Amino acid sequence: MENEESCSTHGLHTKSVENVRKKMLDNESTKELSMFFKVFGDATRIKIMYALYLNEMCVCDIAVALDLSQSAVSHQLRTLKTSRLVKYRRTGKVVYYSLDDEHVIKVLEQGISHIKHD
Amino acid sequence: MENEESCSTHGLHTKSVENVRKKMLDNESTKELSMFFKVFGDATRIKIMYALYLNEMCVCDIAVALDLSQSAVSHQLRTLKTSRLVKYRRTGKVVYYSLDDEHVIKVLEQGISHIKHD
DNA sequence: TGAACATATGATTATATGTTCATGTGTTCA
DNA sequence: TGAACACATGAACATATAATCATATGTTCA
Repeated sequence: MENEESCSTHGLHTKSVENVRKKMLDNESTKELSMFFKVFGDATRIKIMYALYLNEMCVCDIAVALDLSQSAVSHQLRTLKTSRLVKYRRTGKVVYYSLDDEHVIKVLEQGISHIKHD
Repeated sequence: MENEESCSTHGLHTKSVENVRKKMLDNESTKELSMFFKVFGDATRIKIMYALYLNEMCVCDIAVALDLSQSAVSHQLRTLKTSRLVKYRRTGKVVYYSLDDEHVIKVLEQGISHIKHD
């Protein structure tokens, strides 16, 4: 009787295990979600995103304001663009970047609240 | 006149650059924030966190429900614990994990909304 | 106390990722 | 048209990180 609930076979708590198995995210969503958050997981990208949280900015402004190389900024913006964390518009030679949507802003804000222990 | 605003020296848009320089996150916060998000940036940890979003669970239940090795789960829980994304309580041999705070839950929810294009 | 069990951890290895350097692309304007 | 400029990208290298295997720790109960 007890052994039907042994850890190595069905887990200790059948209810929880079944519930998770039923409601779990599919692999596709899991991957997308982790990719989405992974992009937030770098100090340089956080700086860039926070700058864009303050203002829409062009590549060169970001580089100058944050004291980063143009190349590094451009590479990171590519990552941010690919994951749809930022959007951009072009005006002549200049490309202006900004945060893509409200979710990105909210995630940033929640993160800040978390580290502030609010 | 124009050259005072050359890209390589002061950036194209002085206002934005100054604004960012004034309001930018300090290095400490930037690092903490990126560390916090980095933890979300792995498919295994997302699965674990989503499972904990559904139920409080012990290590073995997580491993069984998600078909992961006990070792892998334990290693990841350590990471999650260190960054204060999950909390735990012990009852005898069994350690129950759950998401640490409301911010963690909100971040997860915002991420899901983002990938669903809500 | 010692066997059984749930969980934690150290070492290793394979892979992923960020930066730099060099160069390419696309736009403006004289 | 071609020089100047803003931005993008490819290759290479150094570092970080996740999974596995083996083993350790801590708790329960007979």
